[in-house]
Order: sequence, then structure tokens, then C-alpha cells
Amino acid sequence: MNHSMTLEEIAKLSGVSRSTVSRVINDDPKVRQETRQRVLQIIQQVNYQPNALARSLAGGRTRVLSLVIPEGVTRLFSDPYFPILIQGVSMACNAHDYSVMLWLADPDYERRTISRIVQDKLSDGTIIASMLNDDPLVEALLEDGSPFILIGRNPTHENISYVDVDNQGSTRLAIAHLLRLGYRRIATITGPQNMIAGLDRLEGYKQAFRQWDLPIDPDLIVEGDFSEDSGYTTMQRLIPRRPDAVFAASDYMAIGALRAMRENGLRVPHDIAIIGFDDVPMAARIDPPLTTVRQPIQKTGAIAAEVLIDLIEFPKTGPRRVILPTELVIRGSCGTAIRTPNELDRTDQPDLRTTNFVTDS
Amino acid sequence: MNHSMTLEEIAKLSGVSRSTVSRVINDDPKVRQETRQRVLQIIQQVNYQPNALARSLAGGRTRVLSLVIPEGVTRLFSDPYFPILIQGVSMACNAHDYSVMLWLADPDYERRTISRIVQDKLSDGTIIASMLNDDPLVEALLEDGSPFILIGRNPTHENISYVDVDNQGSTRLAIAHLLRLGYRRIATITGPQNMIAGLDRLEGYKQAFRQWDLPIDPDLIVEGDFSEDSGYTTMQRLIPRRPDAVFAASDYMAIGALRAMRENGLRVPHDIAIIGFDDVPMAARIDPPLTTVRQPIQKTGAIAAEVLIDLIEFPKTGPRRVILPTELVIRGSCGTAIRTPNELDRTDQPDLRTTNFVTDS
DNA sequence: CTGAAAGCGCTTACAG
DNA sequence: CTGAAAGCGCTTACAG
Repeated sequence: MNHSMTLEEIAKLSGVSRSTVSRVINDDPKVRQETRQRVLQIIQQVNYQPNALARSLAGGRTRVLSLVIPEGVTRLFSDPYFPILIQGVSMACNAHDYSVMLWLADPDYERRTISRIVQDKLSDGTIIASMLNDDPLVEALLEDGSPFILIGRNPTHENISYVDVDNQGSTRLAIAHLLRLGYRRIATITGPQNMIAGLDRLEGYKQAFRQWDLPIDPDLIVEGDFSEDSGYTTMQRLIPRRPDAVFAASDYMAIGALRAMRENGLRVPHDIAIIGFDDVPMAARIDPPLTTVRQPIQKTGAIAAEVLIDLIEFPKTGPRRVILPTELVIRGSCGTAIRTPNELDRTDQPDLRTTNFVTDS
Repeated sequence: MNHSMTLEEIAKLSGVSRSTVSRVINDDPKVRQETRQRVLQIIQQVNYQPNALARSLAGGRTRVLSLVIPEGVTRLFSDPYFPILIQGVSMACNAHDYSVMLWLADPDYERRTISRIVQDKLSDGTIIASMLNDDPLVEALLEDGSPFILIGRNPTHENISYVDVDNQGSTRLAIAHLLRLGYRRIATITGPQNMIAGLDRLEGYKQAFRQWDLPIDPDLIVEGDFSEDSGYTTMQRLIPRRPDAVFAASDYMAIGALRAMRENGLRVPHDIAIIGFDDVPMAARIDPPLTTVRQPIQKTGAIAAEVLIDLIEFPKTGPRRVILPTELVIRGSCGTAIRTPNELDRTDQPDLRTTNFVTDS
């Protein structure tokens, strides 16, 4: 167990006061070059690293961000969504010399957990990736007044900072794509309806039908939880209802649905088409390659961290809302042929600046 | 921005000294019941939460663990290994009132990153899940003298604490299973050869052949990096060499290999058998279901955290080494029929207490 | 059982 | 440009 150096010792070694050493460490310009050099050399020499705890306590800032992710959510394992998100957060934090504290918390937190996250004062701010509506943590953070940001907008508090994608618009576009190809019995496997992403994607699905003056068949709407497993299970229920296409609110649900289709002898896209959401790496690799709405997951995490850091360093600036662009990636899983070309060729231009089409190379 | 309560204020409100409040908070037995109650009530009433920073600085312990995972490793995204591991760590930490600081660090750390992890003093100990041999972080931690534990043994420092599975033994058993079924041209897609798990699984593969007095064909050994993609790519190279079975050192490499097999018109297990490693959820779901070596990933993370916490709280106790049991899970991907029953039925009993056979329900 | 005091290792006005 | 001093919010011997 090495004895850790302190400011005091560096001061002694370099023949200055500890105030001066502190100033050198903090790049305070009003230190004589000569002095600075001497101190820096000593620091280098003994490989001194200031104690982050003491620094934070005295300075009032920890340079730590809390990242809260719902524990137990199957998506954590079935799907690289959260890993990629975490990496985005981590990279942005590294770039700004922040560290990240990870909380995999049960969504119905015990009161104690919330207190720990909120009042610990171990982090300067919080990123909530749980996206649950009416998350009690949000209320607690609001009350505490410490900076935080959500991944995914919060419908009950529109004045909270968040970063999100246009889930409604992107989904509308995906459904429109299927409609344009002639599909009519388009089912959807939704995300959890207690998460805004799940709600918004379902809403986008409905909007597309309304835009086209087509009826919505409630029998073709089933609720999943973003996991591969739920995609499989819900697809099994959907098959007897004979959809000709499916929009799954996540790629892994689409992968699960494909598994169910295969087991039931359905050929994709010949017998049934499918579109996913996310564009995780696996989407391009399955058979057939999955048409999907690509969202910038890593960037979402990075932007969340950056906006939060900004919020911490400039507290006056009001809540920030960031909407990141998505794009529809066309691959093999929804076919390309127009099935019933009659009267379908309406040029509905979606009002969606953030969404683009791309064709996968 | 709420004003945060301090010990001092609680003391004033409850008419005692701040020493007493501190004792109440820390469950010091030598406080009169009556006093304790009064203080606790005030604490409850104003929802006071002690400042963790100050507590740590004064107490010398932060109750924070650092978890270091190699960034950029494709496995982080292609595979739930790290997410499940993280969850294990997180759950154990929650249970012991520890928090976890996550470091997704480039494996060839900048010197600065190492310093931050090691000397920050923001955490009481470190879990290294990078498993890279000759990790500079290990040297730094060793020098610093602060407690840490590895996921995966370290061949150069056998006296470091770690938790691992018997990779050699498990693999030997998996290969023996294939040999017993009559396969002879058994290829392997190894893990990265700069990680001990990759090395040990390859070593187990070789050991099995030696045990059976069979030659090892270097053409049937290709190196992957645990990712689905590398499984696909290396399998493409392997196919012309006509293996009749493949042992992939991770399930996702097996999944990638299956993709290559399918594209080349090979039927599994009719034309070629395959065994994976990990038993991630997807293993049971692909077509055909994957025979694999199940390792307790979440438990590995949990045990690592628990042993580390123990090491922190009882520093004298020497290095701990934990080997967790694995089991061979037999599913459809390697077939069941003995192909060439002649002379194969040797009853080699592997010397492996930690490995069991199970058949998936 | 309780309090006054020193101390954890820093930062940051305040003087000079 | 530099130092002495107060302070961040706790813990923990030391007295009593």
C-alpha cells in the first residue's frame, strides 16, 4: 500500500505554498512560469495525482455523471441498444474528463435508491435512460434541482431536457413505405406502452394509416417489450391473423418475429414483409437483411452527456431538447415490388426534416 | 436548486452535537436510544442524506468500485457478455451498498487514463474485465497497492485475485463430445490470442486431441475476436478446408459461423456440427439451437464484486482465486448420432470437477 | 453516552 | 505573482 502524495508534500518539495501548487494543478494563469515549471517537474517526478474526493469537496464539483438504466429490462441482454448508448456516454465523458457512475436500478426504485442517486452529491448530474413515463426519479431530481437529462422525451414534463429521435415521424415513414409497396394488412409489434418510445412509435403507425385514410385494425396491434423473445411470442399470436407485413418497434423484436415466421413456414418477404427499428449491427446480417429505421444510438448517448455537462457548467441556460435524425434503411425484408399498384401512388410528403432514406450498400 | 442539509444543521435541529448525529448515521451502538430516535426523526423529517464526498474523505472509504472494460472491443455490441457481466457486478454492489464507476477504456490506455483510474481515490477497488494479457493497468494497480480483481486469470501474475471458469477443461470436454460423436476434422475459431480466455480455450482444444492421440491440424485453427462478424469471416476461410465440426470460442462467433455455413449451403448438423461457448440467450433460439459450454457470466460479475469488497474490507487476506463451474449444454447443432462408432468408445473421464453435462429442456 | 477538536486533502477569496 | 487562512461536510480518537 503506497503512501499517496498530498498537495502539502508537493508544496514542500518544490518550496512553495500549497496554494501555489493548487493553482498550478488548476492551470491558474497567474503563476510565474518559472514557479510553474518547478512545481510541474516535481509533480511529474513523484507522479502526483490530486485526490479527487478532496478536490470535489472543496471545489463543489465532482466531474462525475450518473447514468441510470433500468435493471432487469430484458433489452439489456438481448440487444446492443444499451451497450451502444453507454459507449456513447462514456466516450463523451472521457473527452470532457468526466467519469461515469452506472446505476442499473429497478425501475420501481426503492426510496433509498433514489435518495442515493439524487442526494449522494457524488455526481454533478444525471442521465436517465430508463424512459419510463412517470419515473419517480424524475420527480426527485426535479425537486432536488440538480441537473439531469432524459433519453427520450417526457410527455408529462415537456420542459425537461432530453435527447430523442422523432419516433412518430420515423415510424410514419416506415409504414408509408410498406403502404407504397402495396401492403395493407400491416401489423405492428409495439414497444412497452409505459415508455415514450413505445408509445410514440405506435402513434406514428396510427398516423400513417390516418394519413392514407385507411382503417386501423386493433387485431394487428400487439405489445412487446423490445426483446427478441417478445417479438417471437407476439408474432406467434399475430400469424393466425394473416398480416402481410409487420412493423416491429425494435430490431430484436423483428428478429424474434422472423424466427416465428420461419417456424411457421412463412417466407420473407415473399409471404410477409417486416421492418424493424434501430439498425443494430445484427439487422444487416440476418436472413433476409432487415429493412429498418436507423437511429443514432451512440450519438444519442454522447449528446446526452455533452448537453448535461453543458447544463452543469452553465446552469442558467434553460432546458434543452435535442431531436436526432433517423433514416429508413431499405434492405431485403420488405421486398421491393409494388403489389397492388392501383391508386397507391400518392405522393405524401412527410413533414419530417429529420428523416432520410438511404439504401444500404 | 435546493439547499442541501448538513450534519451541522441536523445537530442544531435535534439539539445534539454533530458527533452524535454522525454516530446515529453510522449506527454507532453507543448512542442513547432516546437520542437516536430524536435524531432519526429529524433526519427523516427533512429527508437528510449525508454528503458522500465528505464522508469518504473523512472516513477514507468511498464505497465505490471501478469496473474497467475494454472499449472498442466489438464484443461490447455483438454480444450480451459484457452487459450480463455488468449486471452481475451492479447487483452485487447494490446489495452491499456500493456504487459502480464504469470505465470503457481503450486497452492501450493513455498514461493519463491509468492514473485517473488508479490514483483518483474515487473508488475503493477495481474490477478489470479487459482480460488482456500484460495489461498496463494491472502493473499500475499492483504498484499502487490498491485492491483489485481480474475477470480471467492472469498468466504472468498468478498471485493476483481473479474469478474465472476452467476454460481449458470445459473446452476439452466440448471437443471430447464431438470426438465421441465421431467427428474428426474438428476446426476451431479461437478467441483473441492476447486474452487468456482465448488462449485457454485453444489450449483445451489441443489437449483434447492429445488425450485422444489424434493429430492437430493447424489449418483447422483460425483466430477470431469473439464477435459475430469474426465468426462469419473466419468460417468463410474454414469452409474450403472441409471441417466436419467446429468449436467456436464464443456463441456469437458460432452464430456468425452458422451464417457462413448457411450461405454456403451447408446443413447443420447434417453436413457440419458446431459448438459454441457462453450459452447466451440467443444460443437456444437460433436454428438449429446451439450446443454450447454454459458459463455463469452474471455470477462471475457478482462474485468478482463480492470478493473485491471483501478484499477492501479485510485487506490482510491474501489473493483470492475463484473458478466457477461450467456445463456442456447439448442442443441440436452437433447432432447426436455416432458417425463412426469403431474404436471411439473410450471412457476418458475428464479430470474436471467444475464441468457438468446438462441437456436443455 | 456525548461533545469539542483535530483532521481528511483540497480550493479560493483575501491580503500583500 | 504568492502565501496564510478559512472552509467544503464529514469521521474519529480523546476526554469526560
